[in-house]
Amino acid sequence: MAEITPVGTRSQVLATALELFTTQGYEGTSLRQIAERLGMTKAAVYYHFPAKEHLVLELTRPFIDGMAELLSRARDDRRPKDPHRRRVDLLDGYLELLLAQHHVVNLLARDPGTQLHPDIGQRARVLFSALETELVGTDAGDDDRVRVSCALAALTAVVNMPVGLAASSRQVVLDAATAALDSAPPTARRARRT
Amino acid sequence: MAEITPVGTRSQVLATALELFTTQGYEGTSLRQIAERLGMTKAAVYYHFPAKEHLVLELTRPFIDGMAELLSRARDDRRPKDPHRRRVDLLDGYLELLLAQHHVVNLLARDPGTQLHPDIGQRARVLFSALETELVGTDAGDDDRVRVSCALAALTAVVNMPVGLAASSRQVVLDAATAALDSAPPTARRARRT
DNA sequence: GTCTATAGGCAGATAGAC
DNA sequence: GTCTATCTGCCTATAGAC
Repeated sequence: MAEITPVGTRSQVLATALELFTTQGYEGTSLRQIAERLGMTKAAVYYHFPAKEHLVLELTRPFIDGMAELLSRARDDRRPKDPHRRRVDLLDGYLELLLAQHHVVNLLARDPGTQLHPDIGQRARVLFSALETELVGTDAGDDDRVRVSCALAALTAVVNMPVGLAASSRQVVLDAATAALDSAPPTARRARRT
Repeated sequence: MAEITPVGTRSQVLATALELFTTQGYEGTSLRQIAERLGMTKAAVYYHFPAKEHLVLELTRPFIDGMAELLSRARDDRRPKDPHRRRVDLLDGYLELLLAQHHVVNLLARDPGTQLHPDIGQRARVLFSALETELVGTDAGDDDRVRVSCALAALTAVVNMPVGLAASSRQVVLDAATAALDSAPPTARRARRT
């Protein structure tokens, strides 16, 4: 909690694992690669972590926890406020999480080995679905659900940008996602049924 | 070219490989798995394909070719038309490709093993960048580039939807992406510089 | 806390019979 | 076109010395 830049071997292993997992995938990265990059042997890595799986578990926990916290905050915050404002705040909270954990998000989004894990990918999908449900109103149809998916996907664009650009473009991204969310022309609500 | 529903062993291998690669990843899928699901042995698969790599090369070619064709069509079509209309047409063409090749897109988007391959992931990234360049105007700034990224990301949401919903929501998705693209309030163009 | 050595397994790929 | 049998190599993980 206190350490800002951890320098222990354990932390170095985690940092190296994140980098290699993100570029090569979990299955595509061997413990030998991780160890060699640090000038160690596989056995030394096993001293710090009981199995390869624990590396990815520990790496993805901050994002999973952040999602859970975002959702519980949204549910607790039941003050009657403008529903539109409520949705934008939710999008913004998710965007903040994406920016803070963009390396982990890349890992989760890209790696099939991670996506299949019950405690990681499966859990993340449940939380993501809950976020979608929280964003679509109670009286929403299929079209509104699709727009929510598009808005969330638009936010996710930040994880593919250079970090500097992503951070400085936060408001632009939020505006783009909000526009996608509100892309139903009010006049079309009646016309759509024809 | 003529066969609509190919039934040869070769095609069955490709179909099975696509399914397993998409869910488990390229590295996470063994030739034994592919062969066993078809009631064959690894050696039989090797009669049809010289190496595992050729499976993923053949599977991703339609999407890569589709991207290249979309781009050359956009470049050839130099008729002076409304620039906004031109961009929406490009988005729509890309959306059509995403819908037609959504299995392959899932594979390309999710699998690190595929992304690292020079003839697949690397090629796809080059084509995707070209598409972005084609979408941002010549006098565009960073904000406009970010909005293009968000719009394309919004379109990509279709590959995560049930196929039926994705197909029937094409116009909704296109509208959402277009809204993201146009999310710069005209009044803000002057205010942004302050 | 890091090492060497090794166990045990499964991967991709090949040879050759049928 | 599919099989059995096999080669070679890398993987995760463990045992035990230092």
